[in-house]
Amino acid sequence: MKLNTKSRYAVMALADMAVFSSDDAVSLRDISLRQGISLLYLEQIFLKLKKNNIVKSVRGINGGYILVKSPKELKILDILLALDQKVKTIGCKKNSKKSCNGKSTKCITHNFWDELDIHINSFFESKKLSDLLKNREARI
Amino acid sequence: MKLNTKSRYAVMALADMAVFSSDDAVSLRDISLRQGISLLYLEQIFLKLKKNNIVKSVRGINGGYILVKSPKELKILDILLALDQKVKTIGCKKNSKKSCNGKSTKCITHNFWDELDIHINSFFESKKLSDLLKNREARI
DNA sequence: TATATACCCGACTAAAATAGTCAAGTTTTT
DNA sequence: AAAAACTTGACTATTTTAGTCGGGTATATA
Ligand code: FES
Ligand code: FES
Repeated sequence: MKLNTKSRYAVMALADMAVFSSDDAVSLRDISLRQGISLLYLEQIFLKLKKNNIVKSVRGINGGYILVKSPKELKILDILLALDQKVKTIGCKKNSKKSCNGKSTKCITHNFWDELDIHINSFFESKKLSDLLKNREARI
Repeated sequence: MKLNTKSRYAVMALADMAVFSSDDAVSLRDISLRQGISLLYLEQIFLKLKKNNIVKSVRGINGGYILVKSPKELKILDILLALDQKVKTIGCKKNSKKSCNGKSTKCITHNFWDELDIHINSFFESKKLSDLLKNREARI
């Protein structure tokens, strides 16, 4: 019942960007040093963030990444979706006719997991990146 | 972001028991046939449920398992805990001094995952096994 | 224009978790 | 006695995870 590390690091890295935001791009090297995340891993993560239009890149010296939206507007859900981290606690394929145990009708628990998915998704939908920066003590 | 199959099957099997409850014990063989779950797998699952006092066993012919609490009183959270399925979306060890990225202070996202854990846990805490049986159409 | 910096991208891999199975019991009812 | 059903630990194939590696390309600045 855990998100994968790519998603967790993505949220962490973007929060870092929000804190150290300026007009300049933020380099992965800086994020790596500040947050203790492997640079090579960050590259992989930001590739996906870029493809999903969460950040845009600036190449060359003094390059880096820039948030496309402001932290106030960036939903955590969008970050997770960019990393293929679906909130899907349900066992069966969502649009498949087959149930999770191979029967033809939905299993007895299906509706329950469905409710749970909605419950979690609405949390990620409501939270913005800026919400992570509130009330933080010296925690960078 | 998925529960493991043992937890999901545990909920399914217990829901099955709740539906077919009687004064008699319900055998794993029957649950296996009705829900399409491997008998050998069910045995493993019910071992844990028994250890955690969710069910009690009756040995011998006409034996099986009986719910310790009524479905109205049995929290889904208790089932998940019995299967070691902790709701812990957070990256770091909860009581460790170390943060998820090896630094000495809590990372920038820590409070956020903490909030999420509470959000999900309260869902499982509020839901009872009997809640799964409501509004079910012919779904056994 | 050379060069250092930083993004770009696919492929690869070791380790861990998962989803089971198997074997060899014990207990109790009929 | 025999059959049904629970008990338990060990074992394994598959999949997922969490990264690393190698070899690019673009661009600012000296
Ligand atoms: S979870 Fe969808 S059929 Fe079981
Ligand atoms: S999640 Fe706890 S320190 Fe990062």
